[in-house]
Amino acid sequence: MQAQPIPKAKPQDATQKVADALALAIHEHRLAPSTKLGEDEIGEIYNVSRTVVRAALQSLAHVQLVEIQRNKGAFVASPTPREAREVFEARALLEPRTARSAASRATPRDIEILKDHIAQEHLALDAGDNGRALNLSGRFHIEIARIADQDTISQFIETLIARSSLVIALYWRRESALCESHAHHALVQSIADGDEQNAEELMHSHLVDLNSALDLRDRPVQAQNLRELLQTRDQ
Amino acid sequence: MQAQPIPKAKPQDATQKVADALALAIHEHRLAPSTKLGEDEIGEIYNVSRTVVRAALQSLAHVQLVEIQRNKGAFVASPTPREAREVFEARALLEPRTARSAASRATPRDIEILKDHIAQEHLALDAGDNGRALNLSGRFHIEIARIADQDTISQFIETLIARSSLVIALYWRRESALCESHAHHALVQSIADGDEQNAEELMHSHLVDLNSALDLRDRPVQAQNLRELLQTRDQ
DNA sequence: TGCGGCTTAATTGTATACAATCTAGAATTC
DNA sequence: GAATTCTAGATTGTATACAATTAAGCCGCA
Repeated sequence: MQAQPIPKAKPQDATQKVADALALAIHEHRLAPSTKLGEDEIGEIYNVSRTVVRAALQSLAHVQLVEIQRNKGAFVASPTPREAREVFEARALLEPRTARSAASRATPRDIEILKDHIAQEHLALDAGDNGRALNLSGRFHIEIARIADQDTISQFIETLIARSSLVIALYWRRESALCESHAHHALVQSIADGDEQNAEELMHSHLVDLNSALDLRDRPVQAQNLRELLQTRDQ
Repeated sequence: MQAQPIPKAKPQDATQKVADALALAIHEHRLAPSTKLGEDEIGEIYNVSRTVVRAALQSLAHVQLVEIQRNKGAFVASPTPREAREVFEARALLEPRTARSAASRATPRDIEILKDHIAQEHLALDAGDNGRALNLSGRFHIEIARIADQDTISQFIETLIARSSLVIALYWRRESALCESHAHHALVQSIADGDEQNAEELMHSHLVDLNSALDLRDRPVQAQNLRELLQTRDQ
C-alpha cells in the first residue's frame, strides 16, 4: 500500500541543500556581511554533521559568498570597495555581450520566463519583501545568461551576481530599488524583438545605472559583533 | 640553539597542497582526462586522510579541473567540444582587454618576470619537458592578468587557463608548441612599450591562433579504462 | 584602574568509524 | 554458451572522535 512511503529524507545532496539555503539567506540579506557562520551552529539548524556543513561553506567560499579564515572560521563575505568596483566592472564587461547573444537566441518560452520573473519581482516588492525582490532581480540577469547559452560565461556571471548582492548590502545608497524594473522591462522587450544592438546597449546602461547607485567610499567593516572592529588595527 | 627547529610538517593547509599537486599533475598532462581519482589512493600518496582529499577534490571540481559524480567518485575532467569552444571564446572575450590593462600598468619588474617566464618555458622545451612548458605557458597568461591588477577577472582567467590545459590535452592537433613563443615574446614587447592597442590586438590574435590549432570534432570520450565507453549508450 | 600572562573553554582541522551505494565476479538458469 | 541474478568486495557519503589552535575569562601586579 505504500507505493512511495515517505518523501524520502535525502533525495539529493545534503551539502548542496545547506549551501543553497545559506546562499539564499545571503542573497536576501537575512545574513549580513561579516556574520560568523559557526559549523556546529549551522549543523544543528539543518540537522547535519559538521562534515557536510564544512563542504557547503567551502563551496560558498569558492564563489566568494563566504570567506574562510584558517582556524578562525567562516564569515559572510564583506567585499571591499575595490572588490565591489571590480565586480561591477566585470559585469559591465560580460553582461552586455551576453544580452546581445540572448536577443539573438531567445524563444517565446524564454520571453515568458523573463516576464514572469519581473512579475514576481513586483509582487515581492508590493509585499514589502525587499530581500526576495533583490534575489529575483539577480536571477533575472542569470536567466538572460542562460538564454545566451554560454555555460562558461554564465557561471562567471552567476558568481558576479551573487557577489553583487553583498556589494548592494554594503554600499547601496538609493532608497528605492524600483528603478530597476523599468530597465528590466525594456531589456525584455528588446530581447523579444531580437534587437541585439539595443539589448546590448540597454544592459550596459542598466549596469552603469546600478553602479551609480553605489557609494563606494571606504567604510570600516561593520561587523555584526563589533569586537573585530575594535581590536583590528589596519585593513 | 634551535631558532627554526625543522621546516615544520604542516606550515599551511594540507588540502591546498594536495589540490595544488593534483592541479599541477593535470596541467602538466601527467593525469589524462577521465582518469579516476580514488580518495584512498590519493590519500595514501600524500599521507593524508580522505577528509582532506575530498576537500581538495571538491576544490578542483569548482574550477572544473575534475568532475565529481555522486557515489561514483572524482575523475579528471574531460571537456566536451562545446565546453572547449566556450573556454576559448571566454578567453577571447576577457584576455585582450586584460592585456591592454597590463600594458598600461606594467612595471619594469613585471616585464622582468614575464621575460623570465618565457626563458623558463624555452628551457623546459629544450629539456623535452612538454608538460612543464605547457604549464609555464599558461602561467604566462595568468601573470599578465595579475599585472592588469583586476583580481576578479584574473580569477576567471585563471580557471579558464586551467581548463585550457585539459582542452589542449584532448583536442590539440599541431605538433609543435613552439609557435607560441613568438607570440609571447611580441606580447611582452608591446606591454613593455606600454602600447595598449598593440597588446590587446596581439593577445587577440594569439588566442585566435591557439584556437585554430584545436580540432574540436566530436570524439568519444577516451576514458583511460575503456569500460565506461563500452557500456555507455548515449552521450 | 589598566595591562599582561596564564588557564580553561570553545571552535576548527584532521583522522577514523560506520552506513549506503556501486562494481565485479560467480553461480544459476534458459 | 549467453544472459541474468545474487553475493562479496570496494568505494563513497556521513557522522563522530580526537588533536590543534584560538578566543575568553581570571588573576596578579604595577
